[in-house]
Amino acid sequence: MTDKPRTGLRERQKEDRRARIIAAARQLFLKAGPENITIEAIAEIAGVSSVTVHNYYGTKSGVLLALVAESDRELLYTMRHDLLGKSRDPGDLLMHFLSIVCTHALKHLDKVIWRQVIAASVNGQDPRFGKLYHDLDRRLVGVLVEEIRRLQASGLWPAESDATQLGWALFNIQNARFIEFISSDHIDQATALRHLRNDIRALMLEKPPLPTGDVPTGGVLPDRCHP
Amino acid sequence: MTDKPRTGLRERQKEDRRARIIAAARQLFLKAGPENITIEAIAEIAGVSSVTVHNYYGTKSGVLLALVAESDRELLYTMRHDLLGKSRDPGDLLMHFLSIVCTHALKHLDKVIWRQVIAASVNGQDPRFGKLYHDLDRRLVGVLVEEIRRLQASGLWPAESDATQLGWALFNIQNARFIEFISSDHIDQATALRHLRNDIRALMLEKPPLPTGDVPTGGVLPDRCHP
DNA sequence: ACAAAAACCTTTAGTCCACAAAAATTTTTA
DNA sequence: TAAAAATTTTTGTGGACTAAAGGTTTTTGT
Repeated sequence: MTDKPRTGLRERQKEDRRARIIAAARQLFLKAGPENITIEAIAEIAGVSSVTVHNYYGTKSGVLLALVAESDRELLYTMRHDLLGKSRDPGDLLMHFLSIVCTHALKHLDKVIWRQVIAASVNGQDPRFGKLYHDLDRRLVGVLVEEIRRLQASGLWPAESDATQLGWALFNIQNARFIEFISSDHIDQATALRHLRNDIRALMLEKPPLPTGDVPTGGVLPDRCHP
Repeated sequence: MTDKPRTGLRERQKEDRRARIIAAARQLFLKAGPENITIEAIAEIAGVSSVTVHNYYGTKSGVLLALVAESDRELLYTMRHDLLGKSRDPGDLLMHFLSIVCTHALKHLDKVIWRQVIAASVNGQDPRFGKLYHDLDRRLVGVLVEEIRRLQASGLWPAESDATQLGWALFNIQNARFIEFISSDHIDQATALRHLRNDIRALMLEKPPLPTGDVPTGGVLPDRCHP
């Protein structure tokens, strides 16, 4: 009894089908209107049966998630590249972060589709979804944390803060505004960023609270703007 | 031609059906397992056709949303009552807030159902959902803002902060942890609260930064705990 | 190399949600 | 009380999803 062949014909066929299904899905989700986006249509283009699509990806949202997962690499690369050392404080950092996320999101899919993605990520019928999404979150937070550490190393932010904790907190704040951005057709990127800036000002994340012996200048007046 | 009767037989019948549908839905969502929860089943108990359920509430999630909306009053009442003047700072306030929200949520529906609710609120096939949910949010934030003003009036928090902005920012931070709580079966209320406390510490919302002439004591060490 | 075994895709059939249009019923109105 | 209006039910269609049966191809053991 030999080992299971990791690269047998069967494995390659599966990988092929996976790829074909994703390619077909991308073609439909991007080009075609929402009318033609049926499991059936995807299956036909991919040259498999609709049941196979289900077996591979669970649900229609599952196919979508896989599509999103593919663009993760790109987002992560962009994030690492564009976020590097450009910020003076966590507030600044977060503004850049949200800006990149929004731009990236709309570059690949439109809001209507993103709503389904987010809904699927919380609804989690298939546990794979939640996990996939959470993994991306973790890596994104990792980038934030690195930058926070950089700020701390430069003396721009108090070293007592736990960078990891702050990274998650900041990420959540930003994510709330991203979801708001996605949830409504009326909210454009500039508005989302304005809302985030208000959050930052209200939480006093803009001017670094100096580690000791000094007092942050109060009275940063937030814009009059909120839902 | 007389005025449209605001209380004609027709109106009363509609109200009756609405009530019967909601009652039937509650019965099924609470008692029965998820298997029996079909539009058909709800319609049968309510004594109407399944199409009527659709006409009244749009989708299955719509019925669910209506159910949630009903418990809003209670949550708001509890919130106003239990939050009143018990907090020493915004961090404290937010911990109480999340605690009340989590308790209230599980008292009425289980996590699986809540996931659908949240998914529907962002997915927004029916625009009513988003609006309903957002209205509740606004009123909840209102409660937060009142309490923040109270803190400011008592000199426990700098008066320069814009209470409304801070209210929304705090609400979003808390909401992220609530969604985390709902999204996973493994996270209990205590864990969610612990995560929120870490957020609060990282953001330095615990000790009020004194308005002027004093320095916040640094070095509040956050727990070692995060996803 | 070959036959048995295992893997796995497709077909088939069925449930349910969602939606639309026609048909039937009941309240309103004149 | 009969016509008109409103609203429900009936009927029918499409698509997501699931389960089971059937068939084909790769693997495996000799």
